[in-house]
Amino acid sequence: MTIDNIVESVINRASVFKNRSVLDRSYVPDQLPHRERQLALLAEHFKPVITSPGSVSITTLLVGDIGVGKTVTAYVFGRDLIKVAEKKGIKLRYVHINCHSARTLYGVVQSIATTFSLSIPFRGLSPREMMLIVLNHMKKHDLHAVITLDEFNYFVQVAGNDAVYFLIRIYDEYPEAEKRLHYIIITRSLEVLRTLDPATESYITKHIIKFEPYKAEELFDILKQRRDLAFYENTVSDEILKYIAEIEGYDKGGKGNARAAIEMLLRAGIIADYEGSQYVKVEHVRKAIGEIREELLVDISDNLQFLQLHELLILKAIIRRLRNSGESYIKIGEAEEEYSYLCNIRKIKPRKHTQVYEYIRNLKNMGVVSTKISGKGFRGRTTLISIPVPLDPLEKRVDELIDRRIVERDVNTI
DNA sequence: TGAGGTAAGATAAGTCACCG
DNA sequence: CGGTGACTTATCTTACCTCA
Repeated sequence: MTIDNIVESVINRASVFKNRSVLDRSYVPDQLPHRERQLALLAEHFKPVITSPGSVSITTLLVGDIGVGKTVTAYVFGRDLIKVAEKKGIKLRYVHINCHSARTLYGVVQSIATTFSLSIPFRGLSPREMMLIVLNHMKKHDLHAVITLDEFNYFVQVAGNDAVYFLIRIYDEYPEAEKRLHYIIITRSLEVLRTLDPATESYITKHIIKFEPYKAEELFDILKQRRDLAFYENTVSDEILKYIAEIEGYDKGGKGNARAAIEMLLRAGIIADYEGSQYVKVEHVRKAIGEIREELLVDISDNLQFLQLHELLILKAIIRRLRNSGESYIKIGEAEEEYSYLCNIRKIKPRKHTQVYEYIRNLKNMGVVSTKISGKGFRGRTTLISIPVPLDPLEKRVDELIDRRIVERDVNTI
């Protein structure tokens, strides 16, 4: 077989997928099986936004573990609420902010401003001034907005109490103003909120909507919905879906993580295609599970996309040192060394000690690496860094992202 | 005493309002 | 219109602190 033939035959090979994007993380389905109650509760809380716009500012908290539908519920709610608002002639916007990428007050306010297409300079304005510009814009054009702060715990950790207060209780300062901003706050646990001052905490936790892990039966329904859209008919049987649902189902000892279940289905499909199979077999699912290995890996690669160039370079440095040493831990100093080496061969100016330390702390907070303080048997005191997942696939992903960041940066500087 | 943690101040780069 | 001061974020520098 010649090279051309290989390419052509792979491309022309039949696929089990009709529309793979349905299985993407970012896909927002029309219907949300088993989240009807949460959606209804949201609608109940946000009712005044439609019935008496401007009268009151709504803040609702969504709490639940990873992969239980918080984000997608917020998206669906935003989408549907806009439709309702349109019918009533209310101009409503939905803004979804992931606090991984916008973790300072400045970043969040800037994201809000951007969605209103306000051309606001990157530097030179305080969050306060920027917010004022946004509020004036909204008033001028009679706009209302629901702002979702996803992964809110990061915002709390990084931006701190005052920033949260400013954002969420902005109308405390202008009690006479029309209430045009509303918030949906998403977090995995309530724990971080305790670091806020009690008044702010209780304000945020007044309306809580809980998301329980999915049971096997519920996962089955979700998978069925996705399968019908993503795969050609008769390529994935109900048995396959049931198999996945029972592995992941909360009542069957799984985590109840729908995202992981969908990922399993996606990978099984990819493997089926790769093997040239007409349909997805249980065997493919098993292989997919082997690939995914740990839920951790899903969790981590989920986080990677939010890292900045230098954070990625440090992560790569840690991976390399860990592999070369064969140990389960490396010292922070080694990571720093390797990092500046990696920077130098790329002709990038390495960040200095304090910054490296901050970055590593952030990697730890995001759960990408784990650290512990050295105990006895070490000279001095140092932080020991380890990575709890297979290194090779992780490094591959990190490399991709580093390349992408470098290209992005070069584009921006032209 | 060594290795790193951390706080504070300095600097760079960017923008706005304001003033003549 | 150009200059200036005030204020922002991000980063660096420095100097001191802490613990095994």
